[in-house]
Amino acid sequence: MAHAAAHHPAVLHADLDAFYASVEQLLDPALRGRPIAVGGNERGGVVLAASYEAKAHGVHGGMAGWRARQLCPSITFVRGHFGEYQRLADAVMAVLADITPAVERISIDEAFLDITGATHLFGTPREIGRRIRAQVRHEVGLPISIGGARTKHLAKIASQVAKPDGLVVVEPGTEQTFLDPLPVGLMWGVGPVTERALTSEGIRTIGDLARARPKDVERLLGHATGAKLSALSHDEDPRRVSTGRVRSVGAQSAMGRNTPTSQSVRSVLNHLADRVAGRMRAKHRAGRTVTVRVRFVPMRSVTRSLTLDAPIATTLTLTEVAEQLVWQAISDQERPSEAMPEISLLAISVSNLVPQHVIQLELPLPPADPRRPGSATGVARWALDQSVDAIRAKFGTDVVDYLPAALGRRRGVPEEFRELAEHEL
DNA sequence: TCTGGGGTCCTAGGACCC
DNA sequence: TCTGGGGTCCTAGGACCC
Repeated sequence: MAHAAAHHPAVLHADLDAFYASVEQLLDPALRGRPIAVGGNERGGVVLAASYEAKAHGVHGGMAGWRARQLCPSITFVRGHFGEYQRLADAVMAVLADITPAVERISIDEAFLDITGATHLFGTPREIGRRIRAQVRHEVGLPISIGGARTKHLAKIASQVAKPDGLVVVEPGTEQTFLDPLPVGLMWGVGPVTERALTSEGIRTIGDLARARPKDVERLLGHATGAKLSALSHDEDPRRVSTGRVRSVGAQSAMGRNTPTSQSVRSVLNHLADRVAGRMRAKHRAGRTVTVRVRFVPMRSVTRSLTLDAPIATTLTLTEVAEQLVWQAISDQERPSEAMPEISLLAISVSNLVPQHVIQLELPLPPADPRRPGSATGVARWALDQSVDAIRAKFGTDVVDYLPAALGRRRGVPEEFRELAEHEL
């Protein structure tokens, strides 16, 4: 009785158009139809998002503000309304959840839906796509593009082709015809480096890639990337819509240029460790591998990592491990004179995460660490973090702050943006 | 003129185990 | 007489994505 077509796997990819910029134009009608940039300004800073009117001039996210002004003199820079972004994106996700519970949110403004089962209730993928777009437009007021296909990869490409404010469904049986003429750069996993490598071999379209021998592609790009892209070019995508688990938690802080001192390194790491460990505790996770990144002037990054015997989730222990690793990275640097190398960024990330729903005693410190007098035990550290977490839950994040006053001002990015980025998980 | 912040996955060599 | 073979984990670096 069921149609054969109903048994095709069906995936939608829903992607809000120029999300931050569209929200600003929704909130302030005077901005509609005009080139705007969220974040940055004519003197510098980074553009977080550009409206389509600005994109038409070549402006895009990640671009320096001065460059955006150069390309588009009439551009308007606006400050972000980060709370609104979260609220409106959540409202859109609620529309998606009305269609199916099988929603995989991959960033604040983007999600996959497995609608294989929902077609019985709501009709064909095209009909479901139309329904979602209309509902998001009417209930939230934002433009959204949707791609539909049998696989995630193709659904995502279809939504990119649909932009702005469109719907493209790739009907079963037409996949290769759809893919072949498209540029390889549209494929998931092809960035500037891979695209250059492919172009150097005369491979410009997905069809070119599909016709190339997988062996040759693997030799060009490496085993995993080559095999993956060859398969994707033939519309072979094994990925299922699912809610993936978080594998690492991290935070970073850019610092202009800075000659590191024990105090400055310690206070920045304490701040970062507090963010990371606090989020881990909120998710009931602890982790065994601590990785730090140090970016030297000019723009050369190194990482150092250490895997502990037992997982940790306390701010102080994480700070101490990170501190060791950072000084290790700095002292590894070759330098012509006695001078301390300048650094421009510090980052901490914790991986090898495990669930941690009960109190676990942390092994204090790696043997190499010189224990300071008065250093708290694992239990005391855990208790300290618990009380800080509780106070913050009651009175807000700013009440207890590890951030030294010197770093409190002139931060590169609004604090709200950091919190938003955390929520993109 | 001056480059944000949060993630995932892959590679390659070495250590270590059976 | 001379050098197994597979698997896993760790570390450092890099490409890529939003």
